[in-house]
Amino acid sequence: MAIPAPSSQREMRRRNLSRVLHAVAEAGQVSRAAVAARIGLTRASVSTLVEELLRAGFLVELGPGRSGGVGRPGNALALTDLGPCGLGAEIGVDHLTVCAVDLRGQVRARRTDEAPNRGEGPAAVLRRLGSLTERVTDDAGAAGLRPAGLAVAVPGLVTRSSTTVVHAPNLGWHNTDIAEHLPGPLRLTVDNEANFGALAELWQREPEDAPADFVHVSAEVGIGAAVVLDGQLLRGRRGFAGELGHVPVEPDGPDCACGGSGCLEQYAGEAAMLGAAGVEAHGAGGRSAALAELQARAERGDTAALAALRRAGRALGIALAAAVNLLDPRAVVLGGTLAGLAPWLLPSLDAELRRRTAAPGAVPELAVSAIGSAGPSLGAAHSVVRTVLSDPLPYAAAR
Amino acid sequence: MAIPAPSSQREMRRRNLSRVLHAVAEAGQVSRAAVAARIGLTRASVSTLVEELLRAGFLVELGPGRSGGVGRPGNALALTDLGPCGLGAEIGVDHLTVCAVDLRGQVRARRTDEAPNRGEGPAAVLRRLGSLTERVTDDAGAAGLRPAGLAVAVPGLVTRSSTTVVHAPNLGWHNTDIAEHLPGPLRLTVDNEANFGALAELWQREPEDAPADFVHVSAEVGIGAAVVLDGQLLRGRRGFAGELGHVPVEPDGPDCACGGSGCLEQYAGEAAMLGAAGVEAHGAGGRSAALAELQARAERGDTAALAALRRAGRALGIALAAAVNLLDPRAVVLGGTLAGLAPWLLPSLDAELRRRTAAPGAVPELAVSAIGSAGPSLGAAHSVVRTVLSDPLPYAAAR
DNA sequence: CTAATTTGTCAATGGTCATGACGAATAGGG
DNA sequence: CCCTATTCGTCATGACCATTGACAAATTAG
Repeated sequence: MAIPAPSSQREMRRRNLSRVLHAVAEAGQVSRAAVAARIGLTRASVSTLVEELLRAGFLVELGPGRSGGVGRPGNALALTDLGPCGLGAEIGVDHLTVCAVDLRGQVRARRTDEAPNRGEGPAAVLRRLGSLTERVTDDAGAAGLRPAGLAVAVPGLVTRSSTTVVHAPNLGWHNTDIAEHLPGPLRLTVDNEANFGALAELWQREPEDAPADFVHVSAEVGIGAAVVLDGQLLRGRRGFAGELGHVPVEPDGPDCACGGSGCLEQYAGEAAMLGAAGVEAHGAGGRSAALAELQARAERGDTAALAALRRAGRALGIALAAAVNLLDPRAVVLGGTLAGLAPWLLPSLDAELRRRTAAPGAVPELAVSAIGSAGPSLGAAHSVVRTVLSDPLPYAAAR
Repeated sequence: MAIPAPSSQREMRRRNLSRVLHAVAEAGQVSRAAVAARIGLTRASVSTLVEELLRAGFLVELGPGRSGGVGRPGNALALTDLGPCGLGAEIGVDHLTVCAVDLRGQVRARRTDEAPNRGEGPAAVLRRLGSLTERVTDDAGAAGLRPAGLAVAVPGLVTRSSTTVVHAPNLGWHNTDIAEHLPGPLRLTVDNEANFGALAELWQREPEDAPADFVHVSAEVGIGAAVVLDGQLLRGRRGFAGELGHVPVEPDGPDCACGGSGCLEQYAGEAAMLGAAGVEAHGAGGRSAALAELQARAERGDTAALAALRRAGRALGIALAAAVNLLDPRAVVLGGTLAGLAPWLLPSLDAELRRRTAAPGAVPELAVSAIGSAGPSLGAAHSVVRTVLSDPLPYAAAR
C-alpha cells in the first residue's frame, strides 16, 4: 500500500512554497491573488509565502501590472532571471554540449565541443566535459546566475537514482561512475539521453493543458524511447525502461547485438536504414553526413531510400503498436534523427499503428518534435530547474 | 509541471490519519510508539491521531501486548474487523461473484451466481448482480460489517474514472453505463478485470518489500494485462492500458478481430490454443471443460497439446519482451487461466523473454499467480478498502 | 528492590493556514 | 469630479495541529 508522503508542518510549508513557485512558473506573470485562486490557499497565506520567496531571491515583483478589468490591479510576480540556474550536459557520440537554463526556462548560456568521444575512455571525455562545464558556469556567472546542479545526459543505460552508466555501447563505457571522474561541488544527476529529451518535450508541451502523457522516440545511433505518463517519467525498476529499440518486430528477423532477433533497431536503426538505402555509412563527415545524404536521396525520390524509409516506418509502427496497446498514451512523438526523416516514415508508420491499436478511439496523436538536437541537454538543465522549484529553500542564496 | 497535492492544514490531518491507518494495516498489530517511528511523527501526535481513529471506529485496542524486550510493553492497535468493508463484484462471461472484505483484508462474505451472461444484455445481468450484492450485504451485515462502496470488475474496456463500459466483446456490451442499471446508495467503481486482478496480486505481494512493480497477465477469454509500477496501477490516458492481447507477435500472422494481424491472442488466446491443440471448444461444459481437457492432454504428454502450449508460450515471451523492454518491471506474473497451464508455457516463454531482454540484468522474475479465479473480485473489494484507508473520515460510522 | 528502558499522555509552545476587516488602487457611472 | 463597486494586498486575530519536554506507568535486568 502506497504510503502518502511525510506530512509534518515543515513538509506542508515546503510543499506550499513549491506550489507557489510552480504556479508562477506556469503563468509567467501572476498576481498573488491569482496564485491563491490557482493553488487553493487564501490570499493571506500566499502573501506570506511570496514574501519568503521574494526574500530568498526566487521571485521578483514587477510592479503593478495589467489592468484587465475593474478593481485594483495585481502586483505581478515572476520568477527571477538571476540567481539559481540549472546546468545540463549531453555526452554525444561526437560532441559534448553544456547549457545553462534559468528558473524561467530560458537558455542563458550554451557551449559545444565537437570531437569524437567514441572509445576515448571516460576519463579523457569527462575531463573535457568538466572544463566545458566550467566555461558555461563562468558565462552564467557573468549573467548573474549561479548553478544549482548539473544533469548529464548519456547515450546508454543508467541505474536509477545513481550516477553510474551501466552500459553505453556507442561510447564504449561500462559501469562507469560519472561522479568519480567529474569532481566539483555541483549536485550531479545522470540519466539516459532519451529520458532527458522527453523531459524537454514535456516542458515545451506542458503549459497547454493537463499533464502530458506520451511516448517519445528519440533515435540517435540506437533507438531509445522515454515514456511520460501523467507528467511523470517512467523509469522502471532499474531505470532501464524505454528500450523501444529492442522490441521484437519480426521474431525471426535478423539477429541483434542484444541477443534477440528482429528487434526494431534491425529495421529502423541508423545503420539498418542507411544499409537498406545503400548509403555509405562511414563516408566523409560521419553519421550526420550519411543521414543528410539519406534525406537528400529521399527528397529526390530515390527508390531505394524511399523503400528503406517505408520499411523503417512500418517497423516503427509495429513496435509502437506494442507500446500504445500497453500504455494508452495520448501522443507519440518522433524526436532525434527521426524527426527529419518523418515525412517519409510517417505514412507507413501511421497506417501500421492505426490498424494495430486495439482499443477503439485510442489511436494516439502522432507528432514530430520541433526541439531538434539540443533536446537532451535542455531537458537535463530543465530537470535541475525542476528540482529547485520543487524544493527551493536549500538553493536560496547564501546571505 | 506537476503541481504537488493541496496542502492545507485539513489536508495534513487527513493524510496523517491515513498514514496511521496504513501503518497499522501493514503491520497487523503495532503499538502507538512503533507507528510513530514508522511514519516519522512524534508519539504524542500519533496518540491524538489514534484516539480519533479509535473513536471513529477504524481501530481497536487489543490491550497490552507482546513483551519483547525491556521497557513498558506497547498497547497493540489493529484495524477493526467490524464497521466498514469493501464489496467487490466480478461480471464474468459465465458467472457473477460478489464478495465482502473487511479492513484487515479478510474475506468475510462471498456468493457466486453461475449463469451465462453472454449476450444477456446489461439490464438483466445487472439486475441479478444487484440482488446478489444485496444478499452479500446482508451476510456482511450479520457479521457486523457495513459496505463502504462497491467495485465491479468487467471483462472489457472501461473509461478511466467513470462507470461506463466502452467495449466488452465477450459480454456483447458497448457503451453501457453500469451506474444506470445498478441503483443504490453505494459508491460505485468500475474497472477492467485484469486491473483488479493485478491489484489482488499487489495486495498479496506487498507486505514483503518495496512497492511492487510487475506486469500481470490475466487471460480469460481474451488476454488482458495490467501494469503496476511503484505500487500504482498504470491506467493510460483513457484507461485502456494493458492490452497485451493485441501486441503484435508476427506482423504477418493471422488476422485478428481488432483489425491487426498476428496479435498475441492469435497464438495464446483461449480459442487459438484450443484450436491448435485440437480440443473441441464448444463441447459439454463450455470453456472451463475445454481448458481442463487441454491441461489433461498436456499432462498425458499429448503431442499436439504440448506443441500448442509451446507455441503459445513463445508468443507470450515475444509480447512480454516488448513489455519488459519498455517498462523494466521487477516481475512478470501469469494469472487467470494461464496459471494452470504455466508448467507447459513457461519453458518457451522464459527462453524467448530472456534472450530478447535488452538491458543486461533486467530480466524480470517470472511468477505464477496463486490467487486463482477469485482475483478480480478480491482486488475489486480490496480497492474499496484501500480508498477507505486512504481517507477514512467520510466513512466513519454515523453517530 | 533498584536502575534502566520503553510506552503513552499531558501541558505548553510554536508554526502554519484561515478568517474577517481594512486601506489601496482601479473602472464605470452619475 | 465624486461616488460606488470591485479587486488586491495586508494585518490582526483565531483555530488547528505537530512538536517539545516532562512525567507516570509498566516492564526487564541485575
